[in-house]
Parts: sequence; structure tokens; C-alpha cells
Amino acid sequence: MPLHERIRSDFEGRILGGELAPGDRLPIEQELMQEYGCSRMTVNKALSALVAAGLIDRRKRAGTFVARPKVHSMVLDVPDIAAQVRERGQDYAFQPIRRRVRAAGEDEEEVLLAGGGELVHIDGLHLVDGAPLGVEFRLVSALAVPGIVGADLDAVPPGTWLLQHVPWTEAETRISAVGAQAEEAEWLGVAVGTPCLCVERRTWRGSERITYVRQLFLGDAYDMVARFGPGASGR
Amino acid sequence: MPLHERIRSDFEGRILGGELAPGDRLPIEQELMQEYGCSRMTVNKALSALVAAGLIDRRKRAGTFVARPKVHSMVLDVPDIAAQVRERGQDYAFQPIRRRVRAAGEDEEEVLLAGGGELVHIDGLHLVDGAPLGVEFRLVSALAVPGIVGADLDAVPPGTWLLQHVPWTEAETRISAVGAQAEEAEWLGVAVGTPCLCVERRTWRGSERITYVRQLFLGDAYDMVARFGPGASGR
DNA sequence: TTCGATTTTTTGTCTATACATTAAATTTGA
DNA sequence: TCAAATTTAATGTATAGACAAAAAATCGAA
Repeated sequence: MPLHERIRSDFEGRILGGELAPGDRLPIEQELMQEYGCSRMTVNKALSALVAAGLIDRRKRAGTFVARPKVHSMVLDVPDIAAQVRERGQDYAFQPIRRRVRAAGEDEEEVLLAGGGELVHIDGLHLVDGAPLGVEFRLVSALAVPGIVGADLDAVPPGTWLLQHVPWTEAETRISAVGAQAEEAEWLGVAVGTPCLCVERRTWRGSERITYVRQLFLGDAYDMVARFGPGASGR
Repeated sequence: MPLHERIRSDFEGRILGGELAPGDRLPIEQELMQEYGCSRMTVNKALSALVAAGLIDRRKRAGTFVARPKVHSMVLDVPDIAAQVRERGQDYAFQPIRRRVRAAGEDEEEVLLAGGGELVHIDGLHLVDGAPLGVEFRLVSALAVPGIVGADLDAVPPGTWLLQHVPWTEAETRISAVGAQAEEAEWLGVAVGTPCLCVERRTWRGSERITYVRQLFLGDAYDMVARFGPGASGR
């Protein structure tokens, strides 16, 4: 393990373990140079990494301090549904319901997404061992993702297809609980009003909108897990 | 803007904008030194930051490449409910329902949490402008958080109190959708079976368990937001 | 040809030093 | 006394150079 990495993880451990509390002061770089018998650049590299991770704050002339936790952020594992289901030894399938290419409607969301072009509108069903797990309503910008128009989405669910074909994305996910509406309930094969986990996601590449998706999962069959901790900031 | 920062944001922009696609090769450090007229350490610092952000991969002898997006993880901002509500200009209050100090029950979760000591059991209601937003059922280890026994939790919700007093924690959150049960529905003032967002969280400091909480939020009044992208790794 | 050893290229780490920047601490001046 | 100017202690940025480590590329021999 490189020295700068050792210094970093030393202090990471002390902070996460509670030995160093928020507001506590860390030794100055000169002292750490002596303690670890290394140059200032090495110490600085270690501390810079801790700054990037949000664990410490540094102020010129004042020193280095354990940061107070600001936003309590966690890493949310967004499961690849197909992989997750298959991991449990069950069978996954995506069943397309509808698919058309159309112009954007009145909705501002649709107008922004289309960006002057057309929208590919895809509805489908996630199936586990033949039983519905969730329904999905998706819009994709034909301008931003030209390949989507001719793509074969019967084999691959559109989410997976997009992940493989759209290079780098920024996304925002909104999670809430709703009761299934009439049409949704019918597809899912449950009573109207059955609690479902609603996942809405908007995706960008740079400033260009790629897709909007709204997924409705049966509440008792699906849940999401998030972690917060030392492994959270790293990838 | 420092030079290393400029180099970093240059490439960040090109990658996020799609100009550089996953798998594309970046110039070697020597070329970047010439291009930016700086030393190798400066180039290296910029590229190291991009590695930390997960935007690029580097291999010795092979070079530097745009990374393929890892879609499985997003950053979930676990909101301090009180702060979030007040930000919207509404009034937040926490109404304690029950509070007692007791021994752990049969449940393995409770035994592990107590760790040989007692448990502080707190039930309460989150109120927005006087109306229920969610109910909360919480267990705190009295051994791990001695201060909790005498804490005044009428003014401050226990979640906020813990955040302020047990700073750096590791946590696991499970999110699902459920229908409100009889007692819960009564406290929330809704019909039994109303869809609710269920948030379960276990929290550690190091290997010591701190708290377990199960929150039930009205589905139409509360949602969670997660982000994936360049801003995700920062805090 | 094909496997194994050697070379070469590129990144990874570290040093020692220099000067810039910021803000706390101190001194100065009215 | 209090506020403005100065000093100073700490971090921030950058340089040039050295050697290490890994893996792709090349070469050599069975």
C-alpha cells in the first residue's frame, strides 16, 4: 500500500470510528511529515483525498479539521432488475406492451426531452417466472439516441439497451409510493390501489436529455437498498 | 482557477458531453504536459481526480481511457426531514408518541442492537403544518449512545439528534412500498392500506450498532431523490 | 510456430523546493 | 479602546527530477 494511501486510510479509520470527532483538529502537515517520515507532498496528497471525500475541511492558516456531516448522502444500489432476478435463480423476461414513435405532447417534460425531434414511447412489463414484477412507461429522445428507433427491444429491456448504447449519463431518480391506477393494476394483475414503489428517472448526457422513465413495482416484491459508509464515496 | 483544475474540468466536459466516448483513449501525460505547458505532476493530479471520480481508467503502459459508466450506483441524499420541510417554507414538528427504555426482545435484530445493554424505544410522528407526514418506529442502543437516555427529544426529532451527536456512521437503508397497517393508519389519519413509502435503516459506528428505524411516509406527500453523475461523488 | 525472456512505454509514487494565498494573530495608530 | 495595517502560520499550487511497477510489444530459441 502506497504511503499516501496509508495516511489517508489511517485518518479515515479514526474519523469513521469516532476517535476523531467533527470539529477536531488534525496535526499540521509538518507534524505529519515527521510522524510518517515523508515529504510534504505525500501528506498533502493524502489529506487532499480526504477533502475530496468530504471527511475533512482545511483552512489556510487555521489548519485541518474533521468535517461535520452535511448532507447525509448514501449510495443507492440501483439493481439491474434482470440480473437481480436471475441471481435468485428465477427467470426474468421483459414483455413489450406498446411502442411508437410520436411527436412531443403538451407536457413540458416531453417538449424538453424531444428537443425539437420525436419521441420513442415504449411501455412494457417486467416479468419474474412469468408473473408481473412491475410496469414501465418510457420516453426516449430520438434526436439524442438515433439508434433507438431501429433497435430490437424484444430481447433486451430498453433500460439495459440504453445503458449499453448511450455512453455517459447523468441521472436523477425520484422514489415514492403510490397506489396502482386502473390500467397499471390490470397489467400487474392486482387490485386498484395496491401499494407500489414508483421509480421515476430522468437521464441526461451533458445538457441533452436522453430518457424519462416511470416504473411501478409491486411493493411486496421489490425493494431498494442503499449504503452509507467508507465504501460509499469510492467506486 | 488552478491549472490542474482546468485540465480536469476540460476532460470532464468532453467526457460528459459525449465528445469522448467510453473506451476512447486520452493523450499520454507527456502530450498533455506540452499541450498545457506544465509539469507532469500537474497533469497527473488532474487525471488522478478523474480516476477518483470514476470518469477514466488508467493502465500502466496501456494509457488512459474513458471509463464505462457504472450504472448500478447512485447517490441518495437522505434528507434531514425537518430541514427539507422548512426549506419549502412549511412548518415541521416531531410529535413523540411513546418512549421507553427496555431490554431487547426475542428478535435477533434487537439483541444485536442492544449488545448486552438496554434499548431506547421511541415512536413518533412527523408533522408538516400540523398534518402527519409519516410515523417512525426507532430503537437506539443505550450502550452505544448513552446520551440518548437523558436527551430532550420533544424539540428535536431523534434522527436529527442522532446525526448531531453520533456523527459519522455507516448505514444501510431499505426502501419499499407498503400499505398502512391499522395502528399506523390511525396515527397518519388515513385509511388502512393507503400506499406508504417504507424506509428501514440500520446504522453502525465502526462495528457497533447504533440504531434501527422504520419510517412510514405518506406516499403522495414524500419522495426521495437520488442522483447519478458528475456531482454524485462530491458532497 | 509458439512459448518465454527481454525491452520499452506509460503510469504510480515520492522527494525537495519554491512561491502564492488566505486568514488568524499581532501590532500600530488615531 | 478600537479599527486598520502588518506579520505570520498554515494550506494551495506548481516544478523538475528520480525510481518503481506493470503490461504491451518485441525478440529469441526450442
